[in-house]
Amino acid sequence: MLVSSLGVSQMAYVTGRLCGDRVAWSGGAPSSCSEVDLEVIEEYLQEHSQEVQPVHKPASPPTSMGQQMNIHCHHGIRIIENSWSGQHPYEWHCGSHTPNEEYEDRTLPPAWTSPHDNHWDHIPYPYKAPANFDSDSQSSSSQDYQDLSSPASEREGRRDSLPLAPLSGKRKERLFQFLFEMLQTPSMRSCIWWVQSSAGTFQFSSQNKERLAQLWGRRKGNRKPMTYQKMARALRNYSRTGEIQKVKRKLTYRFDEKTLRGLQGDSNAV
DNA sequence: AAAAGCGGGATGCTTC
DNA sequence: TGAAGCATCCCGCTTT
Repeated sequence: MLVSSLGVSQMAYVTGRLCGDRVAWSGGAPSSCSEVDLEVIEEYLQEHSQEVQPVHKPASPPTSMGQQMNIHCHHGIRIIENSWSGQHPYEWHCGSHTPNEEYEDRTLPPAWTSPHDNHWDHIPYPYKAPANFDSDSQSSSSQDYQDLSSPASEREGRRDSLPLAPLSGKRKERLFQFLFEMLQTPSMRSCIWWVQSSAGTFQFSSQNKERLAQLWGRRKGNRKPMTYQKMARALRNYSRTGEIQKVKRKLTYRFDEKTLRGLQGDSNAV
């Protein structure tokens, strides 16, 4: 599907335009920019589906994580190119004046390893988050679920074979990848946001979670509209594999350390 | 009591 | 063609 190959880049661009670059980034729980007009996004995607090409730059040698990050400015727009060698290379358009310092300070690449490269198995463990990563412990109760992870030993067998295994063909984008994208997309903070990014803990907006689910459904090219309920069920399936754990807090989940590491890309090890 | 959220079995789809 | 992995559907239970 072309739409899925377009990825979040254009969507982020559109949503950024829809919400304006003057979204109130107070740093607290996002509540503004709730008008993420899916119809407009879809229109945009359809209009550009024939012209937008992936930002893949095969000429550049891949990093050890199978990805490349190119950050440059274009007409005042900060563009972060994630030329992931997989099927979802994205171009990230952020406002030149990033309103939330989390996105400004963090060098976190909005990237994950290519499913075609079996690099996840080389990810060092345990994971230590970059020092500059945890900048948004907005919730005073974030400590409450600092240690809510299920025993790693229960998942170890599975973790050794994370689903981003080398594949010869194309592989569909997975839900946790999509969510990570959304978490890196400033304009989506009305739908989903980091509770404690260093711990990989994130939360859905009670009001806008359905919007996010709809986006996921469209991204997948579903005929039936996706709902949060269904999306949450898929999230719960991740608890079996350990990729995402449910946090004992409403609408809150947490990326497994290894999953988070893989999503971030091991910038330190490059 | 009602709505929202969660848990899990069953089933369908895609990929290998 | 079958197996495996993953997503989706659906229903009941729990929590707020």
